[in-house]
Amino acid sequence: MSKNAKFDRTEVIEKATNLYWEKGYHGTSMRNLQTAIDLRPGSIYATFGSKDNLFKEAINHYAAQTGNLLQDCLDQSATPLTGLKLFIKKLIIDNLDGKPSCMCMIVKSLSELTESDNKELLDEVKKILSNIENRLAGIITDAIDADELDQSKDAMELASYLQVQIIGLRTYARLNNNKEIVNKFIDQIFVGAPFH
Amino acid sequence: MSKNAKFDRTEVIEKATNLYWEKGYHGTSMRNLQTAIDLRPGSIYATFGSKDNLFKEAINHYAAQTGNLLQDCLDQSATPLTGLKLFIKKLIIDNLDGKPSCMCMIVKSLSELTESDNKELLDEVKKILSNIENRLAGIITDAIDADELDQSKDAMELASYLQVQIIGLRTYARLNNNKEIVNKFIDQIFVGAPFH
DNA sequence: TTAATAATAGAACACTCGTTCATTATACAT
DNA sequence: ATGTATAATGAACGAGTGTTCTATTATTAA
Repeated sequence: MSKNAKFDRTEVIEKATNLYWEKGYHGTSMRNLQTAIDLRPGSIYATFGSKDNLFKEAINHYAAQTGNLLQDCLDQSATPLTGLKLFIKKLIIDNLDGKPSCMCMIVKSLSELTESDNKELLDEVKKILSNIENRLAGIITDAIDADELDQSKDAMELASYLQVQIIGLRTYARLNNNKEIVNKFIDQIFVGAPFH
Repeated sequence: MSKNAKFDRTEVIEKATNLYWEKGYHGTSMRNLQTAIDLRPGSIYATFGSKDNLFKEAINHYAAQTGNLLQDCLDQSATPLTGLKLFIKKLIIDNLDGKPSCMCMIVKSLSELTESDNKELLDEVKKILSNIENRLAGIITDAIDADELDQSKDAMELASYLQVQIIGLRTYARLNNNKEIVNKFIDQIFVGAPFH
């Protein structure tokens, strides 16, 4: 009766994600995207509706990807905290080269979007970061339940602390891409206050 | 023989800084700037040359302002480390409301500018952050010399650590503007590893 | 083979971008 | 008061923005 799209939707979103990740929302033009994903405006707008909506799909794709990495790390680790630590190391050390940016795309977006000009996208970004925090808190709760952390610990507080550390390290890595010192700082996250 | 500019150059830079700080480099248009600083294109371009150059002056103004705050905090504190801690508290807690952004303008710029599209500005930003790190290292060296920290400490490493913490906290504050927890985290910077 | 349907291409739209420039206004030296 | 140098104005430029739309192409059911 009709014909199907000849491009792979997921592949297109992946390419769009990488461009947005590198250049940011404002720094990426629809013309940039057209060439990067090799689609003409008609197809893009028929499929995604708008630049904003494509960005929304891109950043959610990025978040899902990151969530998968976290789950993989937990699955291949003996305890919640060692899984968490592996995740942070993979996220920061392994992402230093070859990726669109060593920084977190979600944090980059949190940084550039404004309440006045991009409220809807900003809310989406905050929602995603809040979900991540809850996910981290859940893992920390698992660690408490498994006696890997003592019961006096506040899971939400430690999750906040982890977010601060990850954000700080990934951003700092853009300035000073030094694997040795980043590695050292990651180890220290789990030994000092507030973890012990 | 001629007439002098009737606007105050510093005042104009201040207004430009606040707009760039809030909206970022790409999010701020020359039209936005024209209305914010109340100057027509001719005057702006005669005075500052280009959008890029105005941004450069703005971010250096921001850095100088932040440097002054740091110096004030050191001057009114008994020791280097207490001065540093006061600085961080003022920077983060007091900046939560009323400022164009609770995030650091320099970090926002580091986040949005790219090697491919804005190399010159990005290099300026990295230079500024590197200067800040050296400044922090100097203060930590003072702390070591004053026996506030023991001599085994590596000033540059602690300075990096401080940068990570400040970047992480200020960015996190945009997500979760919670003075109590931010305050707690600031206190913890100086009690856990790698400081003690 | 034909008719129906949807995907695609790419020209074009209205608008905004950073920037330039001819003009007008202003202030000081003579 | 007048001439001169400079500051300020704001219309205008070409290029780029996000988006729309029509014509074309491709696919599948009948």
